[in-house]
Parts: sequence; structure tokens; C-alpha cells
Amino acid sequence: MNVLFDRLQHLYGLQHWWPAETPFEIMVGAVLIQNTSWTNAESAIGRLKEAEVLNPEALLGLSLNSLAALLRPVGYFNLKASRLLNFVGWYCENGGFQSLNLLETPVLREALLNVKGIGPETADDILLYAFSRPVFVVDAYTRRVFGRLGCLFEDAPYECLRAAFEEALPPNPDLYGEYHALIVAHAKKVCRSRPSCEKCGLNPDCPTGQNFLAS
DNA sequence: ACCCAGGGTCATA
DNA sequence: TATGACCATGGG
Repeated sequence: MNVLFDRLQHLYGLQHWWPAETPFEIMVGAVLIQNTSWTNAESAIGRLKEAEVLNPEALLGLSLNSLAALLRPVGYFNLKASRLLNFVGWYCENGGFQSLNLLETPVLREALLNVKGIGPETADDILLYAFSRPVFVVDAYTRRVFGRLGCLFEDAPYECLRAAFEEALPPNPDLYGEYHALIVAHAKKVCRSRPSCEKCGLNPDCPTGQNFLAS
């Protein structure tokens, strides 16, 4: 029913997000991916698996420094080691996945946001991809793509944009997950640089979005 | 050498 | 509330 979604799906196909073996791995990845490329996050996830510490108990047994060493490829490794331990501590104290999954989405969301190092986007990644809740993830790519389509103001508050998407779309986690992944795929493919990218000849002021919708 | 990547926190005004 | 500084590796 959604024209842009159908178009993107036709162009790029199924995206297979979030790439992970377990919900817990998704949550760890959501912290590690912050302001970093997926290849870097993936590398660090691999190091955690190699060290056999990609589970709540083992992670909590690591010192800040030893975890930071494992996280080195993601950048901000000291910061993210601290954030990851904060998160996993909260996760265990609240009974893990089964227990947390009993909470209503708004309650779970607030709880996530109260963890130091978990902001709106990271919380929504976790809610959508780990807990399969119908929460639309708004990231820099979403702002860029829809901003250039003339559909939104790129610097609008996070909650404002999230509400707009969730009001416009049926509350379907599979739809939200694919849509977000497709937006990322499209933004990367069309133009990985600034608005006036000369490589792709993109017109940042195109009001009808023809530059995005044209095949 | 520079820019960017699937952000968030904290200090300042 | 709204900017700015800071965190830091890897690839283009």
C-alpha cells in the first residue's frame, strides 16, 4: 500500500535485518553500531564470539578494560564497553528476555531509555528487531532520504518523526524492520555523501522525489 | 589528508 | 532548548 516502500522493496529486495543469531546479539549490536559502520560492529561481534563472551553472564564477568580491548574495532571502545556493561547489567537485573518481553512497549521503551548509553535510536533498534515491537526507527538516513523528498524537516525532534511514521503506517514490526533496512540500503546506494553529491547528480531540492523514485 | 559511518552524553549559554 | 565537544576505529 505504501508507494515508496513498494518501490524500495522492488529495487533492493529482502534485506535480512537484523543480521544476528539471537535477540541478545541484536541488542549488543545495537549498542556497538552507534555512529560506526556495520563492518566495524560486525568485526567486534566476531571478536566477542571468538572469546566466547557473547552472553550476559560472560560479559558481566569482564573488566572494563578487557571488554574495551575486544571492542577496539568499533571505535569509542572505552565508551561502548561502559555502555554495554550498563545495558547487560540492567538486562540481567530485570530477568532477561522472557521477563522484559512481558512489559508493554511504552514501558519497555522508557526502561531502555533510562539505561546510560541507550538513546532513542538504539532503544528503538532493540524494541523493533530484538523484541519485535512495532516501533519505527528514525536514523540519519531516514532524515536524509525523506528530508530530500520534501516529506519532513531533517532537524525535527526524534519523537516527532517517529510518531509521524507510526501514525502513517500500520503497526507491523515486519514492515517497520524491512522499511528501515530498505531506507538504509537506498541511502547508501544512491549517495553516501553530502546533499550536493556530484557523483550521483542528486538534487537535494527535488520536491517530488523523482531522483529517488526513478529507476 | 579529509570525510563519513545504522549515536549518546554532558557542559555550557 | 539548543548548540558544541567529546568519544576513536576503519574504509572510501
